[in-house]
Amino acid sequence: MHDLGKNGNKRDANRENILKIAREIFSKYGFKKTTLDDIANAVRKGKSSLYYYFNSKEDLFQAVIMKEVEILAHELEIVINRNTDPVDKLRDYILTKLATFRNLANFYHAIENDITAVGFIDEVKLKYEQDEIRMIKRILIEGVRKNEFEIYDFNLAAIGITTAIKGLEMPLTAGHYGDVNLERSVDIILKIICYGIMKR
Amino acid sequence: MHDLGKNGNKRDANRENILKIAREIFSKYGFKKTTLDDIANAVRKGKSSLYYYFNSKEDLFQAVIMKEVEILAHELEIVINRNTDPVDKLRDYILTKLATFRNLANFYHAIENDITAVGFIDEVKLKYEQDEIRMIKRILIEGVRKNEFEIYDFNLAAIGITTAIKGLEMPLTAGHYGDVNLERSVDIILKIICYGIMKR
DNA sequence: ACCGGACAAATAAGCGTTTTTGTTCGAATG
DNA sequence: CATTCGAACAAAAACGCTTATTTGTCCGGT
Repeated sequence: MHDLGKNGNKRDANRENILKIAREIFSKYGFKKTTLDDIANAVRKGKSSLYYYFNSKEDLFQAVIMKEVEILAHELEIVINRNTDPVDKLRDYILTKLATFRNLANFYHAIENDITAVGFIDEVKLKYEQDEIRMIKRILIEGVRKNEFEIYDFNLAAIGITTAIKGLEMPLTAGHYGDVNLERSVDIILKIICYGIMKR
Repeated sequence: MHDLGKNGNKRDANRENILKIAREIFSKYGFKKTTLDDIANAVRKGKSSLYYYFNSKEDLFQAVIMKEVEILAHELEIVINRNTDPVDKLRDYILTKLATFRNLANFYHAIENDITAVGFIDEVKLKYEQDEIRMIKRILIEGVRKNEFEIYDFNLAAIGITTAIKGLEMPLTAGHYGDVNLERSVDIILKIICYGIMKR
């Protein structure tokens, strides 16, 4: 009895499985250092079988990144749809995002140095940034509707908050100096943001 | 007629000159790629003469970084002591800092990859961060005195603003994707910050 | 204050050999 | 028809080794 994929066929299930395992290996060793043999062994298939599912090593890597972004987007979607206080929602959003970032240090390194398809990466980043602004805006709008926030320019506020979040990401992606207390940092930046948008 | 250094003697003047030229070369080629010969030629001295002024290549590099930090601190000090509106002062502070960062991409790379004296770098960063918080706090205090800001926890506000600024630095230091409109970004983040601290 | 010369250590360059690795393809399996 | 893989292969990378060059550092002399 094998797992069945989204569409119920074995192919998709296998594809998902490869993706899952490749993700682990890529995130551990980066793009250059992991070999297709590594992945093939891990999924208990022949190396050439991988080509039944993906066109190339880089193609596989891109698929992994793609899925990573999808998963993150999905998790954030859940956070956003929870019925919580707007401020808590903002905090949860930031924490969820940062938690994901913690696991992606090697991906970042790979993206910066190993990958040739720069266009693809730019595309993903851009898409994600737009998603982020959209999601933040939704939180803000809800906050206003619940009479907790007071915002005149949603676009501006969303972009500002996005930038502030970037400031939190930095110590996680670029060689971190000493362990960062995530919760504490988030609380501080959140306070500043809230100063700005809370009704009083 | 040669320039004379701070203390009027030739030694200090030469040291300063070496520092100035070494800075240019280091910032262009990074730490590993620049050789002492490069620098010696540029300052029109023999390679061994450099050892009259510095103990080692890394020592020279550290001195360059140190000076860089000093210059930045000095420039920021000037900005802070100007008699301007607090919000403008905050904007000038951020812009001045980011402008300096633009020129330091190679330094950053060197610091991340080439340098063995990690302790030294950590020290510099820490010192700078503390300075930054102190300077931001001074701006905030002045803003409150001028009755433009309304702040309950200066420490918290200063740390928050520092984090937000980091979000602006990121696209400058970590491989920038497309050119960033600095002034615009600063205005946006400034707006968010000001939302939070302005009296209304 | 400056430099030539010396030196070890590190780095690069050369080069034939071997191994690894990404990719293709046709055959096998069921 | 869907899936798997062995075998083959060129390109790349790793290796081992020798030789040449560069580079950071030190010292003695001026």
